[in-house]
Amino acid sequence: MLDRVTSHIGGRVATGDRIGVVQRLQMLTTATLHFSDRAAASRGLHRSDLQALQALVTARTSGAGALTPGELAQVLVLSPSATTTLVDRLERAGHVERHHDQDDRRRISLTMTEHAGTEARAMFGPMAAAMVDLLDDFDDAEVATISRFLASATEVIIHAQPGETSPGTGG
Amino acid sequence: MLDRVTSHIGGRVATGDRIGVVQRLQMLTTATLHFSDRAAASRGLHRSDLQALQALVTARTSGAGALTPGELAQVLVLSPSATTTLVDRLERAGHVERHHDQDDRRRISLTMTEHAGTEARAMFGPMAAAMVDLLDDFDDAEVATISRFLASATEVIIHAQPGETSPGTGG
DNA sequence: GGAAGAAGGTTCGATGATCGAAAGATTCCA
DNA sequence: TGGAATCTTTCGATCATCGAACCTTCTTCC
Repeated sequence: MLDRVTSHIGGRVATGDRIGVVQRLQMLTTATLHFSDRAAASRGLHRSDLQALQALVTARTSGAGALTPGELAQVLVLSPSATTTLVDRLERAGHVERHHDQDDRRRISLTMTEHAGTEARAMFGPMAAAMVDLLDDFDDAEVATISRFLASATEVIIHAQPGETSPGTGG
Repeated sequence: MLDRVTSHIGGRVATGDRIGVVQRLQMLTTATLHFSDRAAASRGLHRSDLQALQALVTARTSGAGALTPGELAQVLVLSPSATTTLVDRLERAGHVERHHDQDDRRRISLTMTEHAGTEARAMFGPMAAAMVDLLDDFDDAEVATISRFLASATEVIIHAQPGETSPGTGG
């Protein structure tokens, strides 16, 4: 993308460096996508399976506790039926367990097994370690800058609406 | 140098901020993935279609010129047969054209249509603009830092091997 | 207390992206 | 010229995903 949009974006002039950042971001995303596929394939899983495990880990880490299939479907932007199939798969592989909620027996709470945790750590640990390692080349101020950028960029992407002409992009 | 001990990842010592960067990176990737899906869906395309168009644009921009189906398959990590189906789809949608290579008539060169370029710009332009916009909050030195980080991180992810247990990563 | 409605998950049939193997077409090398 | 190599496509099969209908459980209201 961004073939030659270089000059005017959003009515203001952007320097090449800033365009470069967007391109690098794109490359990073592509690389991450491929890494996920490799990681999943190395364990006989699918991309969605990995995303699901990630969502479960995130939910647990962030204190939200166990997810239900419905919540998982929302996070993954997946249909309820597809989510059932996915959970079946993960359960069969021993990564996840279904437990009936005691308060509301319609609900199912999904809990990760130890096995899944071990696998996840094996898959992503080395990469995370390498990532932390490379951050040694940056001082604290720089790390803070990077962190701030990543947070902002995530916000932008979450709220970005594809297909709409953005105000100021002026065609 | 490594006095700031906070937690261990893959047997390595890291400060909390650095762990946070890895997490933010993960969130960014997830957000980007969802954005891609939204963008694709808004145009009746699939994720792979979008990746393919992206690859074609990148190839053209980087001076590599037109790709062949085989090269595209390599970039997308897709089987040759799946790539044929994908190119069929894109051709049918008017995004891509097949041209026989004049030098080697076994080869097919894939060229994007004007239509595809317009669509791509409509899909990603606003997001790219917003991204450039947010970079206005960073001075040139900071942008350089971010750029350097993204480049390094991409390298790390490209070469990361999932599934290996880090054998005394201690280094 | 009982019935109607709402909410959460699962099952079923259909669609279609992807794969592996083999075939078709073209080029390179001896 | 003949055979191996390369590039792409076709064919049959697999499986993730979807939408709609269904079952169970909870909530509301009379």
